[in-house]
Amino acid sequence: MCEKVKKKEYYITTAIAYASGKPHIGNTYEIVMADAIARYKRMTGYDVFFQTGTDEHGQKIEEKAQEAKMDPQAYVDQQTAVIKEIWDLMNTSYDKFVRTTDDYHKKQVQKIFEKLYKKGDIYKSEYEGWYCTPCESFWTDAQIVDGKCPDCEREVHKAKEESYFFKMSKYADQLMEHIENNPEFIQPESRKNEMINNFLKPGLQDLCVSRTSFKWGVPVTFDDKHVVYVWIDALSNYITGLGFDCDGNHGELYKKYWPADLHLIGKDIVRFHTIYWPILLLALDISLPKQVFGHPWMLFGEEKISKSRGNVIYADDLVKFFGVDAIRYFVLNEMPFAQDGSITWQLVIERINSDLANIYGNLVNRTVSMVNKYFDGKLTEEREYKPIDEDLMDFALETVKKVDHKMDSLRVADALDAIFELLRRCNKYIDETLPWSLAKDENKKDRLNTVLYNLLEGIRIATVLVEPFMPETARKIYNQINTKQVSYNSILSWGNYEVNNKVTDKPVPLFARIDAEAKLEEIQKYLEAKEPEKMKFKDEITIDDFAKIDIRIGTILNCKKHPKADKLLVLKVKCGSDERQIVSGIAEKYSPEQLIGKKVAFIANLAPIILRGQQSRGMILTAEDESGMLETITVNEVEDGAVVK
RNA sequence: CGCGAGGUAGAGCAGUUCGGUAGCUCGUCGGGCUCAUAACCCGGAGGUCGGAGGUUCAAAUCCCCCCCUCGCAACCA
Repeated sequence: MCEKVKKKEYYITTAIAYASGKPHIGNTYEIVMADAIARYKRMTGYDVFFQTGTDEHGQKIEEKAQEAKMDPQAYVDQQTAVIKEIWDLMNTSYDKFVRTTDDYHKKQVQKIFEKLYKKGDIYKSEYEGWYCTPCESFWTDAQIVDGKCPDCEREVHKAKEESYFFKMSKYADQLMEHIENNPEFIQPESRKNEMINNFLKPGLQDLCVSRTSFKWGVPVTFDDKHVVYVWIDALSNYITGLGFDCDGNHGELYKKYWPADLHLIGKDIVRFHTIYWPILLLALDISLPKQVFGHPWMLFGEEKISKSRGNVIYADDLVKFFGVDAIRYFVLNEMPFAQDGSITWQLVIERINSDLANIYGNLVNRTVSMVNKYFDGKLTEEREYKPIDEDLMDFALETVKKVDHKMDSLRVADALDAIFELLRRCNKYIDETLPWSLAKDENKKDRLNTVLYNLLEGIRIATVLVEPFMPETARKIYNQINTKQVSYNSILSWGNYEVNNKVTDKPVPLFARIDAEAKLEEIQKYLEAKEPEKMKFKDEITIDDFAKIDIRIGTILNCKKHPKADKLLVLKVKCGSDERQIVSGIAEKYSPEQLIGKKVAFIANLAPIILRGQQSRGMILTAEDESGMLETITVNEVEDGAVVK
């Protein structure tokens, strides 16, 4: 690093977490990665601002709060506390935690909305479609039959459900140009191609930016039926959190840190951050963030982590068993740049044992032990260098450069790998120099002193590099080897470890080796002991409510795949003298042949609908359990037409 | 023909930009060492680089076709 007059700013954000449940390890990975980058940038001399937060509005939260019989604000207060607790548990060093329910944020969102409305970029329109008054339903051009409602066959008229829309297309060319001129803007590159081919090239639809169907959101100031829908609300946290002011009286932080250097987000929301968000900024005449990185996902083994699959792993459980730094190390190391990573309890143990315990912890332990054993914990100034030492020194200094290069391109896992190569090199150096045999010869005392110094220095350099990834571990090692030389500058050259410092006389192993079998058993017991979630049922209904549903038995006469949708099957169902077509989303579980001739339960009086061009009159009843196993409800003896009650 | 990613040793991955002895980690087998946490270091075995064809003196790498897996989009009345 060259000498700097003024520190360069670096603004990094994570996506804000949706405050509707406890984040699992996959969600937690993002903030840990952001934290590692933020800490690294701080160490290398940047003036860093690191922001995270929660998205607290929307229908789902409104519903969940209702389910819990809580006021939505009280509900999100509680959820946000849970999220914050995990972020803090992971030792993440964010500077600001924004909540979309913050007064300042809400006020700015309203102003932004107003400004765009006045500018003409947001306009009120109605959901284009046909409305059937008796059915209270909207139909598209393709759905209506001969200008009539496909449901009741009565007249329909032009739709009137109002909504505010954002003119996306107006800025599409400008955005496209920006993407092309800034190849680093969307990372990794595969995501960029996806955006261009799937969304920009086919042409952007105007985006619906308000809702009337729920209340828990930022109200539109000039039209109180509407609340601002997620995009404008959530995305603008990146500027409101810094004190952006729509009228131009920006806070100091905003003036200093915007535009963001990096939005770190999951690959599932790349579209919102690389299309909607930049366009929103263009419309507001604000400069665009420099880079958006859509990171891959953490999978459980080979599957997506999800509650319904029952394979959720939470950060706090992992930390309970392995400690914060081990988990930080695991997620950062195991997640490749552009491909999904994988986590299992077994894998975590393997990584900890082979990398943290064997290579790193043991290296520190054996080195400190030797310094104690041969020099009473304190090295001297006498030196005797050999050519073999050069190699270690070069390697260490090269590693510093390599890590910097990798971090610059956000290759966090590769950076960690490089550090561990240095640690391996140190272990090898011990075998090359054989300190214990030097110790047997009084004449080789100086040589031995030099060898151990080199080892401590190698460890010190590696540990300074490790600090952004495992802050606690680094601190412990600084204590063990008793050094104050922990700045980044101190590792740009060899030999800054303080000679006369006494290392600890009781080196405690940094990472204990784990007995995999015993540990897995312990974990298994713990997970089983965790209370299973209480069964939740929907609100009580009366027998009259139930009587409205006409459930019948029907014989499947014929069944084929839906020509234009791979998850759907099109069935011909006979129910007494009635014969009808029903579309069902069970193509992933049943092949058409399996169903023909079966007698299944279905809802006979459900309003008809067109699904991808095929009419469906009714719904086949199925049962699905948590693992995703799905079966139709089938009878054998009863004739079709039979009533189910 | 929707878009995209991937298929390399038992497992997980790098190498493909710009063709030239196929590499890393874990596991496994053998050896070395005794400072250390049964840790560390060295070596061996194990791969027709998804398949067929083409270009070339030479293909994991370039071109064409095909197969398989995953993600996104559409879709679950």
